[in-house]
Amino acid sequence: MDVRVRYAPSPTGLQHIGGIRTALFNYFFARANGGKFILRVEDTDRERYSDESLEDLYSTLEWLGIKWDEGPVVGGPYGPYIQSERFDIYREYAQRLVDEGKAYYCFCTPERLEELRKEQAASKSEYQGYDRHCAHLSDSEIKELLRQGIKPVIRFRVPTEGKTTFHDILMGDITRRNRDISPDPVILKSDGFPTYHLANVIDDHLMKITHIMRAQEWIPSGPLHVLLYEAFGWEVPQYCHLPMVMGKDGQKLSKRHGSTAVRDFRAKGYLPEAIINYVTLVGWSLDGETEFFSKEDLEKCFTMEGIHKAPAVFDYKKLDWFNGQYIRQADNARLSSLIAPYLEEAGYVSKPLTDSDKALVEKIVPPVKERMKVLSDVVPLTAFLFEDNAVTDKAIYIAKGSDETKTGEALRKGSCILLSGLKGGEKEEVIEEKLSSLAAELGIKVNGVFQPIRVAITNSTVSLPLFDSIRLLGMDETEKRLARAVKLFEEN
RNA sequence: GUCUCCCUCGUCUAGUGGUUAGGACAUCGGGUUUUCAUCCCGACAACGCGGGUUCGAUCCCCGCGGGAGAUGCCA
Repeated sequence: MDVRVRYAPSPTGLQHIGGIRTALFNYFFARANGGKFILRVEDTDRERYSDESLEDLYSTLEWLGIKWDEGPVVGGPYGPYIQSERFDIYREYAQRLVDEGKAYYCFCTPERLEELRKEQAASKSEYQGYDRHCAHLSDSEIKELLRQGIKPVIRFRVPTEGKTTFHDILMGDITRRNRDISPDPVILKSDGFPTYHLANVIDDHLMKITHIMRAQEWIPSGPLHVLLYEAFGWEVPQYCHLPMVMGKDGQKLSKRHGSTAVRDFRAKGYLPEAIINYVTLVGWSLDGETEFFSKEDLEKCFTMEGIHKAPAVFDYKKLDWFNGQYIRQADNARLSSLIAPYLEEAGYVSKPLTDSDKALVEKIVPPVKERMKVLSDVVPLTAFLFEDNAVTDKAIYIAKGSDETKTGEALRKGSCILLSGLKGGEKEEVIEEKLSSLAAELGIKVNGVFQPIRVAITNSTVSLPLFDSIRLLGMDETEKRLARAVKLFEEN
């Protein structure tokens, strides 16, 4: 049997880490088993639906490089793959259950249901859920209510006796007494759209899905879905419920933990390979040792056996580490083009890069590469090139173990050594050597000379390496800034 | 309230009826370095608790505790 799996998001929000992890697991499982990966859009909630979400779904998957074999845009033999376009299918199947007495019309108002829920919650009653008020309406009663123009929902009749079991590849058998299953859930809403339970079961069957990999939050609905499959007389697919992704506090990962939308990570300058690598490792491992995986690796070695059962906390710091690793591995040409937008946005370079901007960006890459955790770090790292906020506090120039006089001296003499050396085409090591000698001469540590020079040139104690900074700044500007610092120490 | 699931360092995890319980991130310390970063080395740090079963349990069983999820005309 060929493996067919699907990712079936609801376009009611931006694609987030948890969702994308589910997509990745499904995608990798399909690839590793020579199966098909299907994308299905579950847009049955028209209240929360948004076009933006749908666009975000496509653009996020594209950015990550996840291609679906069947689904929207690309089509496939079991389409359409957008549930709102399958409207009639669900109505038909729901009606079939009604005709067979396995489901029934319900005319209860949302208000009544709300009231019911409130009462049950207040009384801490053991029984929670719908009271099956409309379960036994007669044909004439139904006719009358329909005549009054009340739009009914269709509810699925859940048995009150017995129990239902489904098998989960990770968890084993999971059994619920039928009386504990949500009593007679709505399967078709009054607007004619199906709820998740109905649409999901019908589509998974019609699309011949073999393995359902979805988040563990669906475990409690498992038995209900089995009951639905049985009501239709369909074979139940294999289940594999994925551990949830949590925030630092152990709650389901959400916005209050930080960014969760993949789009936000992309905007901050995370690389798709870092996201893929790290996110896949949340709740899955190959051997506990290997930690670098390319998408291509995972397409080969992903296994269900490696999926963990317990929920996992999403560690932003570890993602940062992975991202830094991938930035360092990336080739410079690629980094140039990745970095450019951040510099453009900061107003540091012109929007369509001029030739000289381009050359500058290329020169920026090597020194900055070792220092970025995210691509947007390039802005603060190179700000000194584009904004000149001179440091006027002398204390900042003075290194540990030095003093004002010696620092002034280091600046004055150091500038000369540096400038004449550079102009004379001396090697950096030679100039470095001379500056070190100067430090010895002044009786201070090497940094006593380098720090003030660096502060003068980069306007910061924390900066790119001195010679890199000069190369990027240019001789004229370097000379100007050095002179200004020398002057600062000559005052008083 | 009820139901279901889960439980190895702070975090992600490996692992076995007998191991110095392994790796990674984070943290701390050290080295390289003109600062920062990178890189390298090292340290800290875990089997939730209580009963069994067993010569021996982190591992098997039971209970407890803790955590999470579900309980919608949301998915």
